[in-house]
Amino acid sequence: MAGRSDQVDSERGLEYLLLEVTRQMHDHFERVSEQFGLTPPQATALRRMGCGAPQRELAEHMGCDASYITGLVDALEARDLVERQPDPKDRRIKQLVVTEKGALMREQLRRALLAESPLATYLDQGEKRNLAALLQKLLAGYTDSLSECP
Amino acid sequence: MAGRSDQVDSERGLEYLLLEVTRQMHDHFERVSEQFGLTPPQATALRRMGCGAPQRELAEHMGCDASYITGLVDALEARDLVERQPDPKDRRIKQLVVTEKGALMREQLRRALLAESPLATYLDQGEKRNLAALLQKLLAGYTDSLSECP
DNA sequence: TATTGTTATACTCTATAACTATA
DNA sequence: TATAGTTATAGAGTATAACAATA
Repeated sequence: MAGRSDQVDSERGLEYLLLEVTRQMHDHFERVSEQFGLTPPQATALRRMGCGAPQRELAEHMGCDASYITGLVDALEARDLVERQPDPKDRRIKQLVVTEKGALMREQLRRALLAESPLATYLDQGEKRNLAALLQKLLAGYTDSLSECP
Repeated sequence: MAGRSDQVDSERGLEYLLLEVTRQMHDHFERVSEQFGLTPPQATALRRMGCGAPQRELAEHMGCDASYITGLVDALEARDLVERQPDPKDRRIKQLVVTEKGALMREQLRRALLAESPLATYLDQGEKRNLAALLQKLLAGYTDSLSECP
């Protein structure tokens, strides 16, 4: 391993740290998803699914192609976590609705992600608040919301 | 998703923010890698390559299987960015050495990652220092360095 | 016998293009 | 004609297992 790594580390700095945290969070997310029998994109879809949003909207929200959503929703639907419902106004559209079972799993998933996160282990409350504020700034223009439930 | 989204968002909090930053950084890394004609794992490998580390060590460092390294190094070697050199002490081992061309690209890559990062755009110096300190704590036990150059 | 690297193979994630039903 | 969703297909990322050479 090492050899004058302090010098190298300080050069790499923040961008390097963020990349590493990125990897660690990705692995964390993968592990937890797996505990629920979900692939990471399936878990992401479940987490982002609203009540009655068209698939198209989920695709935009997840930043992927609409064709990919088809398979994702197929898998979620096969496990009764999500349903496709017709839109009465436009018969091309299929509205995505989380089932009761899906909503339950989503909540358990949320808790597991929180509880087992490296965050919980290594930072105290004040530090977490600081970090949250900085990340929020970083994400500036990002818009979160999918169609929300009534 | 759950109506009354201010409540939901604040519950999601930090874990959610980190996941989003994770995605954004991942996209950023992908874009920049592409500018250099590298796939993200190729870029990661180049960034993590030292002077004379066995492939096995890179595999551990990248958290992937050794068999995957073969193809990665093939691609990098085909572009004269990296060389496989025999280890005089153990003829099973191939030492990975970054070429001059590879070192140059790695430095340019580093600069591009820094310059075009969302970090540069949205945070000032003090905020970056804060963020770095928090992330460092988060990464606690993580060990960074591969064999460094002499 | 254990270890380094390679090959063959397969699975997941994802996009592009062509298609259908509807608007 | 344009849009929502589907299907077929292909490519990138990655692991597992079997293997060769060396230790």
